[in-house]
Amino acid sequence: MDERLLGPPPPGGGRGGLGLVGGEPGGPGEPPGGGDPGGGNGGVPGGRGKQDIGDILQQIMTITDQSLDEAQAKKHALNCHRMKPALFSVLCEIKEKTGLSIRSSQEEEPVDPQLMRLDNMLLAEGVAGPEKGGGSAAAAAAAAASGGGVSPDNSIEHSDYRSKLAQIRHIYHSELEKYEQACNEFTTHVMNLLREQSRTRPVAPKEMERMVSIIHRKFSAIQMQLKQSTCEAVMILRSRFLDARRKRRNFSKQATEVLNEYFYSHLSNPYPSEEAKEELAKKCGITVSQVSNWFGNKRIRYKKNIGKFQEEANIYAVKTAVSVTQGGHSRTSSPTPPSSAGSGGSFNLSGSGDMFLGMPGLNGDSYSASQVESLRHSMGPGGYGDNLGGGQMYGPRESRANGGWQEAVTPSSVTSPTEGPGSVHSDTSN
DNA sequence: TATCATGATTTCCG
DNA sequence: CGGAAATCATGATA
Repeated sequence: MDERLLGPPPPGGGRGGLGLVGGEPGGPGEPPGGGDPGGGNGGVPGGRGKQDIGDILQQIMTITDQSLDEAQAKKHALNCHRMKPALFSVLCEIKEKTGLSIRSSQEEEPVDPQLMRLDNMLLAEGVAGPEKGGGSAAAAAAAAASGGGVSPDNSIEHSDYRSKLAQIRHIYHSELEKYEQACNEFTTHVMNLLREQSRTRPVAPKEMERMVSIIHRKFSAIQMQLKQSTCEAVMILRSRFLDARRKRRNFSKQATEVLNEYFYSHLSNPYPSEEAKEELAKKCGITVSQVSNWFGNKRIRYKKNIGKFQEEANIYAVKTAVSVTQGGHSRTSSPTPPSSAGSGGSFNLSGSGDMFLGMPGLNGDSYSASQVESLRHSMGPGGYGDNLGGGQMYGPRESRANGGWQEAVTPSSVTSPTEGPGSVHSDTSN
């Protein structure tokens, strides 16, 4: 990727680019053979003169083929030619006329929409624009794109991203500077040449302007290439760093805990509503779709191998119970999450009971039993009707989903404890 | 390095 | 469109 950043090489010196061969004016040189301008005839304008002009034109035509020295010599000869003033004035006249056509042919160059797009994008990505704000803006965008970015892993990721972006930014600016410098140098060089040439031929200011604008256009085309490759580099960087699938990161322990707590405390119906998902997402520092993914995976994997998750279920059931107990009656619903997340939200009481159904040691464990007891009381009959944790948590599709889930899961979990369900139920009825 | 764990994606279904 | 199931791809660990 970095190779792409190098982009087009900075233009070379530009020597000879426009066919303007630099040279010292009036260098000493012999007149070309046979072309003695002075002649002995005295300045009689006639056939001879015409022939001279022809010669001169001939020389001009072939001047590119000559070596530099010879060209200098010819230039000198031209300068000294007796017909030069006349020729010069004729050229001036022609120039006057062609100047109009040049002017008319000069189309107003509109702002290139593609260039504008590139500029905007570079600005948005923080590559162009002010030094500091840009980077952080891009980082913020990156954080948003990757969903939150609260966890430490993400911040590491983003610092890496930022440093790479800064690298791109640095290369971009140094290249841009180089281009601008080269452009200026080349422009002044051409201007000097034109000024130099204006001694031998008429060079209108318009022509110089035109030449400068041509140069600028050429250089801006190169700049566009630079911007394009910079954009590409940023895009690649983004996709590489922010493509979640390629860079899968396990959720933080705390996030997994929160999700598991919700899952096992809603084991009878582990289908969080949109609101609950948002709540969980906020708590875990992940996106809502990640929460959905997590629950999707969890449900399917739990169902596939309930035995494997039994232990986990117990752990979280106890955890939930403990936290509820500690929370006491002061909290209406949630065990650990402050609002709706951990509530005994299932409108079907068996749902709340489910989280204890999987506890193997429940029958003989008085400690756990007491937890259950207190939990039952703390949640009470009013606990699941008082806020959105109950009714609103599960949408209209809940009945179908819940049915499917219970059908597949409940029987097996019911079978595991010997005495659990009965005691739970008796509690529930209380 | 093989294997498992896990988050994300894809496909299909109602 | 949300969910189930299969699958992919990567991270973690033995």
